[in-house]
Amino acid sequence: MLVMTRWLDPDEQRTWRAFLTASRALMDTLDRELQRDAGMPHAYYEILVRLSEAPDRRLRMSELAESSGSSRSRLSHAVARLEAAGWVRREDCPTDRRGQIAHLTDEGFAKLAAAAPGHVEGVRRHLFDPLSPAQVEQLRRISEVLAERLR
Amino acid sequence: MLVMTRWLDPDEQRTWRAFLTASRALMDTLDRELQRDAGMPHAYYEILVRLSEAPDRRLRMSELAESSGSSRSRLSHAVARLEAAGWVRREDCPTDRRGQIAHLTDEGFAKLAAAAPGHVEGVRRHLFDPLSPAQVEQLRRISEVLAERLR
DNA sequence: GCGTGATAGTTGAACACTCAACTAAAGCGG
DNA sequence: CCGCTTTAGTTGAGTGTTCAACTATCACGC
Repeated sequence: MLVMTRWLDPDEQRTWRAFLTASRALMDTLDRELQRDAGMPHAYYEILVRLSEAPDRRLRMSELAESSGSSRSRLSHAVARLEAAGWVRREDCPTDRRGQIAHLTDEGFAKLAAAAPGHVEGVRRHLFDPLSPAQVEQLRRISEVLAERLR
Repeated sequence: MLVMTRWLDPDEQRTWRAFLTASRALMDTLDRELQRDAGMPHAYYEILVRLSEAPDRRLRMSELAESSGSSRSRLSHAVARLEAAGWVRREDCPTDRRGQIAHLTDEGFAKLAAAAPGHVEGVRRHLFDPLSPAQVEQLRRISEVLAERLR
């Protein structure tokens, strides 16, 4: 293979490492806060959020996986735990016998409602507060471009 | 507690979710590529990179943890595996009897050299290529601000 | 209707990460 | 020097994630 690697120049290097450091630190921090205050990892919180916004608080497993950015396997394991905690229940899908529908229980909703303020505060403190309005706008554009490309 | 939650407005909501989606997708993709092509997770690659840049390819465990963004525990576990793979060796620190020095072996260096081109290509393809030069600059500033704040 | 390939979801094993508890050595105040 | 606190690093248990294999059902062409 005589393909030359397009190495990162010093500026790109710096950008990449800063991004790596920042996003890792941000996620780790939010994850730790959520674990401490609500006893659940961020991925589980995300699942509950998506369910809470769905009509009737119900969503097919595959849609839930898609919207919460989980693999199917991860979601299966996660929902098994959330079900054991009493926050989610699984129901058979009436129109597709292969399907399962995840349903956010009242306790799950209450749990989420209790966890949300602290978490939002964390997102504000660690992400939005340090950035100028212009930077927030830039970050949105950047993220949308990247997400679009990676989808 | 009569503290009102400063909820996210729709714009902030959109920004936060886009960021979440993009950074998760980016990291997952790079992680998967690295696992597939080099048989190691991104965190391990990161450790090898830092070691390869250190004088004499040696670093104290705590400095390595710091620079690679790992907790001490995580690093201990990781280095144990890297050592089992023959890519890193641990040596006693001559000046501090509590200390351990991680040393990148020749095989480790070779492994890294083999993995690097593919990984850099991935970073380019998934991060830099989709962004304009101005956006890259913006992302660097944003990341530096966030990293600074979270440190 | 009937095979054939796609889709939905689960499972278990291997691996990775976290947290708290632990050992050992260093630093430091008196 | 001697306690006491701090720092370095490791460990094991518990939890979460991945990957590949698996079952069951659906959709489609014929």
